Amino acid sequence: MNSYNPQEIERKWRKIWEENKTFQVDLKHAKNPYYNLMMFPYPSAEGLHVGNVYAFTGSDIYGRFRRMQGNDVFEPMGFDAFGIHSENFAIKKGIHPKILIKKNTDNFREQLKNLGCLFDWEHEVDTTRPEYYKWTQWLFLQLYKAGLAYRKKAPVDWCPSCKTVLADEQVISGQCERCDSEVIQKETEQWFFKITEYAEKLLKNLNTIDWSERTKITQKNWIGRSEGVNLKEKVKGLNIEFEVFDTVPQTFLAQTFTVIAPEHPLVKELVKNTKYEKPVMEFIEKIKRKRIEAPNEIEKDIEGIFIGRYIDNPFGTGDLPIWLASYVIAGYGTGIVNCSAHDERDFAFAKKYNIPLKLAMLPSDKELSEKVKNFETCYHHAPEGIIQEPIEMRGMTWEKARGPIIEHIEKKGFGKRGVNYHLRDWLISRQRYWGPPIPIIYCAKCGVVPVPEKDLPVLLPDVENFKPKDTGESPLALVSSFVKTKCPQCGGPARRETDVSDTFLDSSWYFFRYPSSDFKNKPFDENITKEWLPVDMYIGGQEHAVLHLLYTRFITMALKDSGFIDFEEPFKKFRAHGLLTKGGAKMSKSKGNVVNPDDYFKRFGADTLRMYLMFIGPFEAGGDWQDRGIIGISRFLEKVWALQRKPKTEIETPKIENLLHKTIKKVDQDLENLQYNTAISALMILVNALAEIPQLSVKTYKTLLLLLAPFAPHIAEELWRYLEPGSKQSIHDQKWPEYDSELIKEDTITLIVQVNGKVRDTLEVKAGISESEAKELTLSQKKVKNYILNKEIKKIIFIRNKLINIVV
RNA sequence: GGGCGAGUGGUGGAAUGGUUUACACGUAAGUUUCAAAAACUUAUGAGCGCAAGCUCAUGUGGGUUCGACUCCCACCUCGCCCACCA
Repeated sequence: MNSYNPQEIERKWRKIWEENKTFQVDLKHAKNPYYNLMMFPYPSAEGLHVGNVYAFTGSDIYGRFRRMQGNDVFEPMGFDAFGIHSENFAIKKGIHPKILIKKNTDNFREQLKNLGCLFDWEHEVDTTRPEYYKWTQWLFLQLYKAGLAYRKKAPVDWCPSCKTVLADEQVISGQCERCDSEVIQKETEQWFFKITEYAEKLLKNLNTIDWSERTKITQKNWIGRSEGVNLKEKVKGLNIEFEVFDTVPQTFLAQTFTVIAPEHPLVKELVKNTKYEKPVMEFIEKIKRKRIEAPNEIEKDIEGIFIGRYIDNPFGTGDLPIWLASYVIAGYGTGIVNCSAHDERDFAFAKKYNIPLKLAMLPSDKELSEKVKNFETCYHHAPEGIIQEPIEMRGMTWEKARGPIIEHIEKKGFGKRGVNYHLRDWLISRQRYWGPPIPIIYCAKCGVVPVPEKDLPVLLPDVENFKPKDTGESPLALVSSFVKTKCPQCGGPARRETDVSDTFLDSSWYFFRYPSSDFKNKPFDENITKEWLPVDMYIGGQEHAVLHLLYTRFITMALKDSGFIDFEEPFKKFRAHGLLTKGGAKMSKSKGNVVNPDDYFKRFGADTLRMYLMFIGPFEAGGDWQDRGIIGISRFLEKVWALQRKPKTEIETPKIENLLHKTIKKVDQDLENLQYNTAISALMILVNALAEIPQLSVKTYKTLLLLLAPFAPHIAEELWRYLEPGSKQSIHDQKWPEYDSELIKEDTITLIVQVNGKVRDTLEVKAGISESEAKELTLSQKKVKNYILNKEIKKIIFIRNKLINIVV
């Protein structure tokens, strides 16, 4: 037989598998459905990133493992091709996205086909096709109907480079997620989804789903539930009352002033017709300008202004002045903050503007206490601090006083317990071209009118100049044939919404579409969905923990509450894969350390590339790519190939049988836990042993190939067919091997001999040796005798089948 | 500032209370070859020693234990994510 030529056999088998539809699942009649999903790529580059290949391989290996265990595995693939990422790439290349993205997608598809995955291309999904985005628009309408989509004028994050608004989740440290530009604040009217309505459920359900722990923690932190009290406050001399959220109610008696966000709508009313009106309005304008021109400065240089009003202090300890402060955010809590000496920012603000401070607690340390009393330092976050006020709780620690103080507040009627979330509503409007138009019509007579479902899709018109505008309007606003329409209700003249929806809406429901992609008249079929959803296993990047993965959960909950489905969590199991680095650094074009998978694919073939990627490190931890390392896998597969030339025998030696079954056990466990690197190392140990023996049994070789099949599907298939000449049976339709626990048992074990905890010898003894036997044997050893000579044996520790430790 | 994770040979990494360094890369010597490549064999944590062997070593310092990479406490360094969140 010839030498191993991966390119040739891989091409051959991919063709045969495709022709025979080896990996196709009959979705309607599958007995044992298993939905194995991986995050679909966005073709915002010419070709696949090695990170994509890494993720897909890890997912595919798991899918193949389940398949050999008897599941009907559905493993679809598609393209998240709408959206800013793809459009920005088109702008950069100066090619219309309609042309460029199609080209990229085609190229991605060809590359993906070469990976040797189980992908079912008959169920491909592409978010840019009208057959798909028709249903994305349908989804918008369902949320609108359910009261979960609303339009609001609010200060929102605007990326001046991408020229569109962004969702809270897309602003990273004040920068645009896509282009790293400094995000500014703009006040415009936008569409939002009420994800906050599901904050509690999104949080609670985390306890019921089998997800990577770190992903759950990230979501939990993002939802950011905090408990506190809502304190009621009256403005002196005016009939105005508002609530202030406070997570640290222990400080409520130390409060000496209140600050309001400059954008707060109440401010105008508070200063109306007073001498403060002019300077306060000027201050607000200044802050607004600053948010646009120098958003970074706001953080560095906190500013404020007194507005001439006071809180009617219910505690009778003097009036509390109201200030505006640049560090207060309008969108969190009520946009109003009670301030005291026990908060670092409040403390700094008070010092800057000479606002008096007082204390509600003191440290027990005398020296520090003096400093605190003199307001030289801010005393905060101190669980061991001693409460001074209220008097009823004096002497209690800060930590212990929390509960009683909240009760005290409620009893006295100052406020009530309350909960706040960091999570904001999902802003889904985008002033861009490359996305599904939001299916809304504005009529002068009827107001906001949703596009009737029968009129979907609202097609994205062909536009020559697709580039975003500075005006805050989508390029669609210039297409009068698109904008001008009739009101579906009164038939009168009306105009269309010209914004498109966020790309994360496209991907928030794609897993519903995959199994139902052949249904033209509905987004997803009831029966198919019942059979296949929720998704059994989802694998993807941790970077989507608060974007995609949160949105999918929200949309699934909304669909459930609208009665379309009967489950509220989309993914039973989710595993986040690790990050693939090179030279210890994240791959990026600017660093020039990006690995192009094509090069390695051409040189070594898909099997080698797949296995190398999985061998680098634990799948869920990631690893560092090293060019020179891939040769090791290449050598390994050559060795597997060479085994077929070995003379065959019927009977296997006990030694090999033992190793074989240990390997089955190890690989099986490791696959279940996605620990591919150690599974591969176990296979290497087995192959190294098989290479050394003179004869090899066909049974052993077959078992090896079965274990190898999920990792290296092509070579496994080729060698399998050699062993079964003329067989039409694919190795991938075989049963996963099971180990025999009897065969794993060892006759002898290596007993570790320690003296005072240090290893001094090892002994080959029969398994299950008794303590007394082991003692006798050990103490008679010459080496051991040397160590215990003239010493008294204090104690002997014996661990069965493992170790004996003599303490002298 | 907050959250999460990690620190083990020249390198990627293995081992989660019991032989530290599995597996792989790299390196060195050898076999083969006209030569090279490939392949194969052997060696490969550090120090001392002719050797048998001994000592030391899992970021640092303590602790628990017969025994600690593993558990506990304190600290240092790095990575990732988030951050004016009241």
